Amino acid sequence: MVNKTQVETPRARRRAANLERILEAAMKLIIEGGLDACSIHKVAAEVDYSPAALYRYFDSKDALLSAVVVRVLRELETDLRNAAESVSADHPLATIRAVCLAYARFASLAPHRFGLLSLMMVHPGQVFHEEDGARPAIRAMLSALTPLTENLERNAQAQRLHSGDASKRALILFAGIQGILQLRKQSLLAPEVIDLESLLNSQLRTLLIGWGADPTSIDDSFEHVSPLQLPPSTWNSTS
Amino acid sequence: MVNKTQVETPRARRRAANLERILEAAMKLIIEGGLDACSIHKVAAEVDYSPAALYRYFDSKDALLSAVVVRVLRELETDLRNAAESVSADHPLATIRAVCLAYARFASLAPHRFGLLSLMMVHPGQVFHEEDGARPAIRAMLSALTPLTENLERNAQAQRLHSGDASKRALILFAGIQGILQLRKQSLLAPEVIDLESLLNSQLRTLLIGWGADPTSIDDSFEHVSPLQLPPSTWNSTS
Amino acid sequence: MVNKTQVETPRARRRAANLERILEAAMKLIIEGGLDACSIHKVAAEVDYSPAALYRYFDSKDALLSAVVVRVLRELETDLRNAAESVSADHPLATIRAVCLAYARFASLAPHRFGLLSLMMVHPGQVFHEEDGARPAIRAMLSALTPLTENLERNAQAQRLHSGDASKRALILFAGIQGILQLRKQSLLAPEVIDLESLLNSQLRTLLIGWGADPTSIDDSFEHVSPLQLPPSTWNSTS
Amino acid sequence: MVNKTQVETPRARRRAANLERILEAAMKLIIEGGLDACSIHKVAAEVDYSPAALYRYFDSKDALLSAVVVRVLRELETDLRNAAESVSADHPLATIRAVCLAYARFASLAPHRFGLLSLMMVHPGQVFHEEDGARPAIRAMLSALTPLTENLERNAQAQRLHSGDASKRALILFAGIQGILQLRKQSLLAPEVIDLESLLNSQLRTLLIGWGADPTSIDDSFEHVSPLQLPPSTWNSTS
DNA sequence: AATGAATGAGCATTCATTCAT
DNA sequence: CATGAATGAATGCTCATTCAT
Repeated sequence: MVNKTQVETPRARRRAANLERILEAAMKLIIEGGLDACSIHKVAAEVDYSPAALYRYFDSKDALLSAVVVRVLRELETDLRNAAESVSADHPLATIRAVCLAYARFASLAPHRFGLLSLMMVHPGQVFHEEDGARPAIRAMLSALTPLTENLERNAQAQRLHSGDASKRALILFAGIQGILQLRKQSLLAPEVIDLESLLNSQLRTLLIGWGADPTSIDDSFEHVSPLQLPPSTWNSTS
Repeated sequence: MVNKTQVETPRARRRAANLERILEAAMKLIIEGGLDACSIHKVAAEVDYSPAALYRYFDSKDALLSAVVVRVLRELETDLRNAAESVSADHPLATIRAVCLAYARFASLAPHRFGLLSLMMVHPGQVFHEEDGARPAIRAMLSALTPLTENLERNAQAQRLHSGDASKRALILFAGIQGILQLRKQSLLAPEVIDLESLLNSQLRTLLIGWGADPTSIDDSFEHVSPLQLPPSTWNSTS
Repeated sequence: MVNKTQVETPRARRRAANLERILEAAMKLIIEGGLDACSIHKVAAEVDYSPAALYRYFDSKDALLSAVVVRVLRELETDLRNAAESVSADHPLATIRAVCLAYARFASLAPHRFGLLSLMMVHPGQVFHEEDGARPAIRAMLSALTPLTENLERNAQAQRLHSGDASKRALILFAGIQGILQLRKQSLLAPEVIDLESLLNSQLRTLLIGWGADPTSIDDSFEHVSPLQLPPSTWNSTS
Repeated sequence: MVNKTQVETPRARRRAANLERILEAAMKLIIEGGLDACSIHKVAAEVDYSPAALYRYFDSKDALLSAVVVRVLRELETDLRNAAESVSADHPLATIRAVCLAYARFASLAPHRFGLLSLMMVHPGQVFHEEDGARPAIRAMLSALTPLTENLERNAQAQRLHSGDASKRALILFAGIQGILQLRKQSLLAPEVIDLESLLNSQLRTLLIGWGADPTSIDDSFEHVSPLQLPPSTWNSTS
């Protein structure tokens, strides 16, 4: 239903545009108020549609959310790729750091989007009520990691790291960052014990060393990436 | 309200028992149907109470959930501590691994409890509606990590690891495991690319090396800990 | 939401009719059981709607009650205006009396409506939970007084009364009547000491004299207005 | 149940004291938050009793409220009497004004108490759910008027007013003041058109003239009574 | 005399969804 | 293609009251 693949006829173009507007509205609501603030009624009101009309575009709320998630993941992937490309190819380790920080920055600047992704990972059932809704989202999530994988691979080939399974490493790295970023909320209530930025740096450094990187090169490379400036999080529903 | 310290009189005993039953019921509902399935009405029905009666035991739904979470965290802390003690003190690295695996085992055997904890970390606002409800839970969460911290410290003192901030390391380790365990759901839909057990092992090994452990000792020590046997997860709402 | 101005299409007509039915039902419930008996659920049941359906007609319970009150006030204003017009313009003092008696008659014949108005005046917060709900109702209340103001002004210009602020006089007159009519309930329990009709007459006479009317003309004019026949009130919640 | 008439035994004394405390607590709650804030549970909490215990002192919430109202009315009667006595007997008209202003002052300084009385007059059924609860309250209300009646009588005998039924006049005066004071809430939303103090003065003056008082003496006498300083009312539930 | 436990009815409001038009 | 009307179930919570202890 969502895809008509061919976007030729004017009708189809209008439809695609509407679909876009709906997605945008849903995103906006999530961004502003978290998942709870994103109800069919509110989305409909946002795009000047009746609630019923949305069902012409999405079979269910799950389907809509799935589409939103996919879209968020595409944004994220773009972010990560840009980050990777913004660093000179001479500093492969720096590139890895840049990608990691880009993810952290995304989590921080777009907390509701990040929250949505986290929630979907932790509790797909809280976001989607049918397994089918989750599947494409999860696929997109894995795909968003490719910039990371590619850079790890490149580093191994450049002998900056011992050889090893790059996608495994990407997952470990990703999981680690994810785990730390999720401490954001906790860091609000125990800021003295949880310093996110320091944790992220320390984690990345440890892993790279564990994978065989030379500590000195790490520190050298890291200077080529501007440090993270995390604005503080706040306590509300979804982010 | 929840605590009366004196548990002597029969009345108090009955009360404590009821409190227990309520908590159990709430847990059961969460386990079976996720957080959404745990409403005051449903809990009440489960324990053959009127909804109003529950308010004699908990001031609010938040308070109830907070109690549930704290209880789960106490279970977890006990698990971790037992795991640590089950390993001979001669193998400090092995002890760390034991604790990590205990956490993974907990996540796997009690997926809904683990899911509840994760959700609370990622989205406190989805679980608690007032910051106050979250505070004790978060405190308990940090406290549950102490077995891990203690062992990391012990290893550093025994020169198995370079010296360093043990609680920082504990958080990094915890966050990493957490991140990987959250891939459980994803691993269902992409089992060929995500092998949880292998990821966990690899991650732990990498971090320990990064912190200065001798690879050979790691492999030696690890043999003293029985490997993880993760039963497959299934797709439902909360786990 | 309530008004759509265009009442042309059949749909709009149905909608208007439904709105009417809902208002009527709410009134009926208030009449029969007082404000407490007028809950969204009960109104819905009365009109064979689901509670949720009412929210398509009114944004909130406050809004519904506000609409009820405004409607009652419009009825009242019409009553007062009719009363004024039913008296020959040759007898301006009589006209004032007619308006006052019309109000008393309204209070007596539609005690629940009167009770609702009184309650709203005394305890807006008991009727409306947001100040916004009260505002239009209060405006309508002041507007309902205009027939009284106009006639007082006319009398002053005709030199039947000393000159003076007509709207001030209207408020004083209104407040006085209101105060006396509120003794209705008390008069039930102490009928020998409280004779509503006599009090009303005496009050009006005194005020008019105080404003400079000639006692003889007063008595003359009053003969042109049929006396009040107040049926006894009964004890229930709202009237 | 409430009265044991004999307050001899120590037991009875304790009981009376408790009764007192309960009434005080109920009053306090009403004063602070209006009628809605006065629930059996809250009163009980206030006096460190269980809700059930209150039922040893009052048969029902109605009975409790009735007692509160009676008590408020006794306060009011005392206020009015003091006001009357604070004016030299040489100025009988001034005394009337003093009593009226005392009522206005009471309404203004103790808005929740005044609100309770008004509510009870307008909607006994909103305060009491059984007619029996209302009866003593209403009796007390009439009795509170006696200072006013006495002074009107005295004025008539001193030929300051034409002769006439003093209790009728008291009721008219009371009703008028009551009616105006009830505009307090409305005056908040339309302050330019409703000036309470001016209305009160104008009303009293008009009535006294209507009852035969000499305008000049009125103005003379009034100078012996300090004017009213009404603090503004605010919009909340019961006052 | 007083308590703690418990009840059952009730509250306003929101939700995703369906269906005739 | 889109709407307006409507639903039914659910939500957390409060209340006056009762009763065995």
